[in-house]
Amino acid sequence: MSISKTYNPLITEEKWYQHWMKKDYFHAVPDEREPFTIVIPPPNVTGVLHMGHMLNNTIQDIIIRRARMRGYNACWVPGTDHASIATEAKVVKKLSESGIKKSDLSRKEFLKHAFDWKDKHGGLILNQLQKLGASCDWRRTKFTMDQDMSDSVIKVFVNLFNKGLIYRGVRMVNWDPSAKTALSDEEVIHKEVVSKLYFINYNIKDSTDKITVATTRPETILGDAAICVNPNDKRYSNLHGKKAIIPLINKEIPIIFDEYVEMNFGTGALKITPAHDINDHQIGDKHNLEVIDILNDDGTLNKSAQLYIGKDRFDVRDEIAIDLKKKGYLSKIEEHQNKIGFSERTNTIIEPKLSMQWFCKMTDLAKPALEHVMNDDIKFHPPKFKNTYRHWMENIQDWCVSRQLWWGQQIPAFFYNGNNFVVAETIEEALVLAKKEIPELTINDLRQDDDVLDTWFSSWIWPISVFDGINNPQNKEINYFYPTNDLVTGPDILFFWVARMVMAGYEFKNELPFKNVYLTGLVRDKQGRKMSKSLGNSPDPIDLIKKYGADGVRVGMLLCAPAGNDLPFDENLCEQGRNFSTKIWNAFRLIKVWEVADKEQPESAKQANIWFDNKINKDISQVETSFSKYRISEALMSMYKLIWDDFCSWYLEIIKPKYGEPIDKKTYLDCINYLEKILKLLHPFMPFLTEEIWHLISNRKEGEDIIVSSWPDSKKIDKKILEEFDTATEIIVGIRNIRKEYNIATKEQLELKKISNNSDNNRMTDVIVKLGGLISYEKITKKPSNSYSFMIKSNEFFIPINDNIDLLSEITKLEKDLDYNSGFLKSVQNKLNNKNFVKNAPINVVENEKNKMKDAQEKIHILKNKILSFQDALEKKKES
RNA sequence: GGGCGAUUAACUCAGUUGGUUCAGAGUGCCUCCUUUACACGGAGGAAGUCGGGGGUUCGAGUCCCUCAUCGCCCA
Repeated sequence: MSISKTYNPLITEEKWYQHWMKKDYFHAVPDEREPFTIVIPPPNVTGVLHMGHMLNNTIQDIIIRRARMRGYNACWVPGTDHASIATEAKVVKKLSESGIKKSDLSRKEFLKHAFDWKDKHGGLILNQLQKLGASCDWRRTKFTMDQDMSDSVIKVFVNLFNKGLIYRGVRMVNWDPSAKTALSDEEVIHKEVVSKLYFINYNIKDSTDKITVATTRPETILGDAAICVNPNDKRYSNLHGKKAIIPLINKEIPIIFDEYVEMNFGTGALKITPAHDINDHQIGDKHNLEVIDILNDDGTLNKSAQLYIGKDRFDVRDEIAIDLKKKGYLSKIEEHQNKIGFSERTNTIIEPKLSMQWFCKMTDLAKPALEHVMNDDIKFHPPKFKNTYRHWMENIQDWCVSRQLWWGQQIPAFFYNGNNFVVAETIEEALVLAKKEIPELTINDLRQDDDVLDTWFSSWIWPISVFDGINNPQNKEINYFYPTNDLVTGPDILFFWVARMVMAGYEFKNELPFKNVYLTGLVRDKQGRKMSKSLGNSPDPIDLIKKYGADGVRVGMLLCAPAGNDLPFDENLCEQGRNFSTKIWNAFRLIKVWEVADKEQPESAKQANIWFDNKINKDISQVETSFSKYRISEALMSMYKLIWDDFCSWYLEIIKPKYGEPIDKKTYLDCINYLEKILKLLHPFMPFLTEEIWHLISNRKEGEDIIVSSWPDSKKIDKKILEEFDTATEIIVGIRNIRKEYNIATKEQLELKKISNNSDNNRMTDVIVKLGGLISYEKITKKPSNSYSFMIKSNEFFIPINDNIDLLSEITKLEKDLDYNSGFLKSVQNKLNNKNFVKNAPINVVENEKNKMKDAQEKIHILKNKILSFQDALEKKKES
């Protein structure tokens, strides 16, 4: 049976994923083994797989597969989150396409539509993960709005409220006028934009003076409560006790003095609009100013504005500028760069707005969360993120947890008799509480808060709630799988999610949620832009998988993914991954066609086996080190080189029998053993290819699959044999160089002669003969007359030839070599002549320099002799 | 404005407490090769003033200061 020259991933990948699923290898139940747990950062239920997910989940899969092979009870819990704003927007849009307005529906009806939508589209991203090979425990798939998950969220809210950590109050919040909801600080993205700075003149009451104010938001003058100047500003010292008049509406407002105002910015006079700016609000509080809210929830102006009522804030900005200009109040407009907040989900410009919301107090929660990260109970990889984390934790603000939406867990606060409320898990319990105040209340007198909770208020308990650890705190699963081991995510949600999970872990379990946090970089395109749907610069991962195979794409992603660094993604990397698959495939193909015979093992193969055994062991321990530092791409690169260079280019070439001849049994069995070991080590990175070849090597027993095979341990290494092999490769390369330089065909067999100038005991002679294409290899003591030569360490090698060699070019080459070595010797001698160096440097360093000097001197001596003898030959040639 | 990090080959990155031939890897590039595992390949090669400047030291890619550029976080 002939095997295809290239590996075909498509059929293979489908086949093995089905097989793994059928065997239930991904499912974990508590047993006597040590657990190894990862919870997936739940992707947004509206989402499709993007390159960030690819990277992230590839890494998680590598970690979990390796853990499984190392004998842990590996459990990777998948799931999605409900993404309040994004999903609600999607559902609203879909409804409006079929002519249904959200306002026409009851909350219950709307939720029905939303759940229908989720059932239809919500599983997409998880299916895509399967194509990537993700070995998640799908039977544990969770969704943040599942009944038990929601129950957990409600429990947590009530618990925190009863501890006094949740409160309700009017605060300045980030208002998204398009989603008509409040957002937390973390959901606001500040971007630098070019705006206009409007200079507006206010008349002064009972005076001909004017005061000019610079603002980027002229429409808000309708909500002004004062004008503020710095008390040290001499320009305005005459305005004490005066009043300014707001243009167009002719309202009198006081002129106040506060050092908060920067004298250099704008005109040094600041309009104060307490309802629409967080800083203004603080000044307003301090000076007891009136708060005039001129905006509706949708960003249009309300009655309090007096003018432009019902018009959008940005339309009004243009209109009011025109009206102010007409009436002579607008003195000029300048371009101005400033930062503006945008909604993370809807990209609408955020409006600071006073609003009644629910908040979670963060100061106490942050304390242990900060401490346990700083003392490395929870380790960050790379550790540089500890700084960012600390900075945020030390400046933490209370968390606005209410959202004016329906898609989410409805806040379990129940109002009665106006603004009185109780907080309880159910309305029945709420009634009991409320009755303590007013005994005659009935259920119908209670009205539940309309708002839902922030999605992150669900996700922050994810590592606990997926094991039902909130509802049943001592259940078997939570006790077994929690705390989890590793969390893999991007630094962009360090605060949104990671920090809050740490807080939740200590608050609700009194224990860390995970031991290690691996922060990946962001996937960018070649131009360095973040990959995003709106830019359309992200390749479709599923297309990539079709083109290069899941294994190829996994390798491609990892090749450019050092921890914490952004990765400029390039499709070429997937190509490299695919080429690697093909390379391994062909190595297997070579081995597969060998006929095995009972015959003596050649010496070269014997030595190659000893060497490769040691080489694998060396690399296994290297891979262990890389993994322990979460340098996954480094671990992969070790494997890449072990397979491509050491296994294929060296090992297989040495043991390969002549065409048509069989291989001896001993070598063959060793070779298979090494191949199997390599496949195991590679399995976490390239699960499909390795499983396929594993089964093609021999007929495996039921359940004898590579995914559940045991990870190879590293054994002690014989360093000497590795060194000897390295020397052998240097000699082979020397021979190849001569061939190349003098155009000697590979087929032409050569003699190699060696003069040993230092003792060398190399067991690799037969290896050199084979790969050097030699007919003989012998030690001599006298230089042969007509030969090409090269040096390795201080040993001389000669390849005799029949033709005469070009003496002059040989001399030039040797002189170049001599120059280099003389220079090198000089620098070493300089060092050794420096008394301070000899006095201060450690003994071993000095010894080393001495050795270097000796080697160089010896080499120079040989080179000089060689040059002399060539020169002699040249003279003789001339004479004759 | 405050903080953090980065700058090493054409590209993406390693480089541990300052000291072995330490200036490295992968890709790309150049040359040669269609040799019976693989051209998605083989063999070989070139390539860097370690961002600039200063300092500490016998010795600096590595430590300190400073400047420049870029990125991220926060306000």
